[in-house]
Amino acid sequence: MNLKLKTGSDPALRDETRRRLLEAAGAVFAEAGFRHATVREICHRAGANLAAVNYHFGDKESLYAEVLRESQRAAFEKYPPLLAVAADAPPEEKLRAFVRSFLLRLFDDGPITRFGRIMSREMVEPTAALKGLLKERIRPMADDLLGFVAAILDCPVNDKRVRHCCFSIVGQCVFFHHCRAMISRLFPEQPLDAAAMEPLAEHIARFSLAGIKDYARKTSPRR
Amino acid sequence: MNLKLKTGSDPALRDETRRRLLEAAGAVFAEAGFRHATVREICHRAGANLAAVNYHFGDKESLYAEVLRESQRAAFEKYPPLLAVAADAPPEEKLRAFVRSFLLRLFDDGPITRFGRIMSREMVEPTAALKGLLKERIRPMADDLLGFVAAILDCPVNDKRVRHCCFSIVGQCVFFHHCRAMISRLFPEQPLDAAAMEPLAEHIARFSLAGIKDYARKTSPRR
Amino acid sequence: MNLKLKTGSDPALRDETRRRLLEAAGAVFAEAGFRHATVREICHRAGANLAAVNYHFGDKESLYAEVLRESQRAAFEKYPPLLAVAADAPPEEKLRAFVRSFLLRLFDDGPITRFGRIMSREMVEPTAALKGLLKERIRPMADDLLGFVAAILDCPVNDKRVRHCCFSIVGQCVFFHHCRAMISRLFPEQPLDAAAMEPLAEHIARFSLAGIKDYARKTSPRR
Amino acid sequence: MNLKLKTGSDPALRDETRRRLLEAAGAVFAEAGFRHATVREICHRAGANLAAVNYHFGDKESLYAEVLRESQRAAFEKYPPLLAVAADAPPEEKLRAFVRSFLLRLFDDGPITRFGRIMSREMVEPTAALKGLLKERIRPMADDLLGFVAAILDCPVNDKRVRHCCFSIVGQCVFFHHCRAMISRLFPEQPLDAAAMEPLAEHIARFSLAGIKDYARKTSPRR
DNA sequence: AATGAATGAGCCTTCATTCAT
DNA sequence: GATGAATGAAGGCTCATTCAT
Repeated sequence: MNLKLKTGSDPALRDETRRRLLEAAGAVFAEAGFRHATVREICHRAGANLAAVNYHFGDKESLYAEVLRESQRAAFEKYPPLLAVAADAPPEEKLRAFVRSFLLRLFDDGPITRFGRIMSREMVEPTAALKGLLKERIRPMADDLLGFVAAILDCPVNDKRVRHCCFSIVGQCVFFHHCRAMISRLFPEQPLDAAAMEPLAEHIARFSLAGIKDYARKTSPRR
Repeated sequence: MNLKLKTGSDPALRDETRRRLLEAAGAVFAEAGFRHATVREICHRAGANLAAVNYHFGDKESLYAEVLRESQRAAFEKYPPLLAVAADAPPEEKLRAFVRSFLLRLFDDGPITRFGRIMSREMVEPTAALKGLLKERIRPMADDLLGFVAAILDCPVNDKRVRHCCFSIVGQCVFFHHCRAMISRLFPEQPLDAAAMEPLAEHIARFSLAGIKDYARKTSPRR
Repeated sequence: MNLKLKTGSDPALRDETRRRLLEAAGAVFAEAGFRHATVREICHRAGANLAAVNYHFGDKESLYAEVLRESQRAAFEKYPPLLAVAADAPPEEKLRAFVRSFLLRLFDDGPITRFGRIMSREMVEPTAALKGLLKERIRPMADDLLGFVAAILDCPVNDKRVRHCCFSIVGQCVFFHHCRAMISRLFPEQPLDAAAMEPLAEHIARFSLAGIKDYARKTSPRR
Repeated sequence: MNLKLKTGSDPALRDETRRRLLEAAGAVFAEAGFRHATVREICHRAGANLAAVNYHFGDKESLYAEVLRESQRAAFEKYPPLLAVAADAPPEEKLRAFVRSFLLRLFDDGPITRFGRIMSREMVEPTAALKGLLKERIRPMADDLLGFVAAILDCPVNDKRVRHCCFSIVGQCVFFHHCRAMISRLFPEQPLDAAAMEPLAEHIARFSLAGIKDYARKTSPRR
């Protein structure tokens, strides 16, 4: 009958090699950036042949796109923008959750951190892969943020103040990851890992709420 | 009979070539970053020989260090951290000036912008040149900032809240430059050049003052 | 209880795959030549596995030899050197038929054309496969040609003039195929496909007969 | 004074290396064709570094274009289409000279032969370089040929018969070079080098004149 | 003082082939 | 009987650097 007659090699092997390549590539791209990362190094770390990248992914750029996609998916799956907050929760609570998720997403240890590292580089030297990421993940996340900031300000989403406040919030979050090289040199006593994010998230949320409410109080007296 | 006249070369010419190289290098490093910048491109733009970099600066890295030093000097000369503010001005005013200078320093057009661009890359991929920059420029600037933020908070400089507030302020400023690739894609209507900095500076200063004062009000009732 | 039934494979399937490979290989070799043709492309077009060529034919070179053999067989089957001419026809008529067959064999559309294309390349860059082709097909065809040219000249087959005239005849035929890249650029109005061969064949036959007869008239006054 | 003050390396050295590269490239391209020729082999034969081609010519394709240009220039300089024939010579004499030049140009020994070899390959697998060659050399030569063939036929240049006769002439010439692999196998007694061209040229001219005159006699009774 | 020529190392990619299944 | 996975060799090209002049 030969019901289980398998032809060819073991597909599990393929997946295994692919996975190892993807993981190695994630590490190398995060460390060196797209351009300076070398296929050699990636294959070496994955214990694969130099031609393996071409075989499994076509070329370096497609491999990178896959790494970015994977890392983004994993990062947002583990830390959704509004992690553990009900859809009808008050906007202040959403803001708190947003900031906490954002920071953890950037600093979570393990292969996930890559997302932060890769994004940092993507900001400084955007690749073609950025476009898709923006459309799929960043835009929706930005809309969430704009939404509850507008709710706190009690004004239309497209009000300039909403945008400015969002810039301030995201700016404070991104800073810790993007400038970690300098922060850790200037303030060696300031830890910069996932564990250290809770108090920072607390600070950013409080600081930002005060900033937003300052606008709400003085310029939209409707309330 | 000038003893130094024995060669036919004009020392002024040497300086001129050096200067042109430095300027070209500034542009190329800002555009492409240290690693991806090529000596060829720099020499080409400077109208100099391919070996000129090695001749005048030793190697690519030393040239980069020189460029960073130059660009930092120019940027801080044009926009000192407390531009146009008296030493005994109230700390709130200093904060305003600091933010404004910071943003203009990052976004000023011309060869100066380079500083912002080069710093962005330096954050993501620090080079050996960062150390000197940190000691000479960043540290003093940070001390200024910490000083008047502590003054507003009315608490010791080494209080954790002071540091956190400083992070928030600088984070908001740096954000616009570092994430400009994404901001301009998400909000095409948001201009991101020197001219657009004034309202942003105004926002950041106000937002931050509200954040800081929130701490001052609730946690240090001494006043 | 067929002893050969122990494997589940269908021998007809094997032949089918072989045939598809052969056909795809013919196309690819004709388009790209032996060296530049890739096993990948051949297998892809045949809808077969990348390793199929090695499995069915051993290696790329053996596959090529098979293609050449096939294509030659088909081409000469469809266009024998003396197509539609009786064995005892006058040599002038044989010459006409020879030229016409030759041109059609080179330019016939469909998988047959391959023969012309492959032969063109084989001339410029002979492979090991040329030897067999020469012995099996070219030599007999040349002998035919030498025979009736000698008959027209009314002199021994090994007379130098016979050889020269044969060179002239074949040269005129081959030219249209071999130099088609240049002809079509120099004379865009000159069609170069099977349909256009009839008038060209007519010309070559007439032109050549005049040339041959010039020798016959002036140098062999035996007639 | 320093009137002879040379800066930099010896320009003669550059030319020397360039020349060696060009010569080696000519040989390799002639032997292997553009695609299969390797920069490595060329540099090796020229005793130059692997990067020398890039330094002196930019890339493989530009080197090839240069080789083609050089070889064409040399070949046509040594064997102009109407070598040693007065402008007002009778067209029959021009035809004779044309054929002789054509054959010698293809078969001349030394680095010149390359022209024939390279052209053979260019016919089978045209490269971008063909276009320029066609415009600069082939077209004018074709116009020459068309001109005096029309004169012999005593009919307009654009008459179809003129074109056909030119095809026949060039076809006979090209044949010896293009099909030399097969000719030398079929007729080992037939020498195929520059020395052997004279009788062949004589044959082709006579054969062709007879062919042309056959048209002139029977179809344009004006004479 | 300055440079044109040259180089060695390294990068990404492609290819025919092999091998375990 | 047939194939998916993997590989070693090689190819074109780029780059920072060196060296003789």
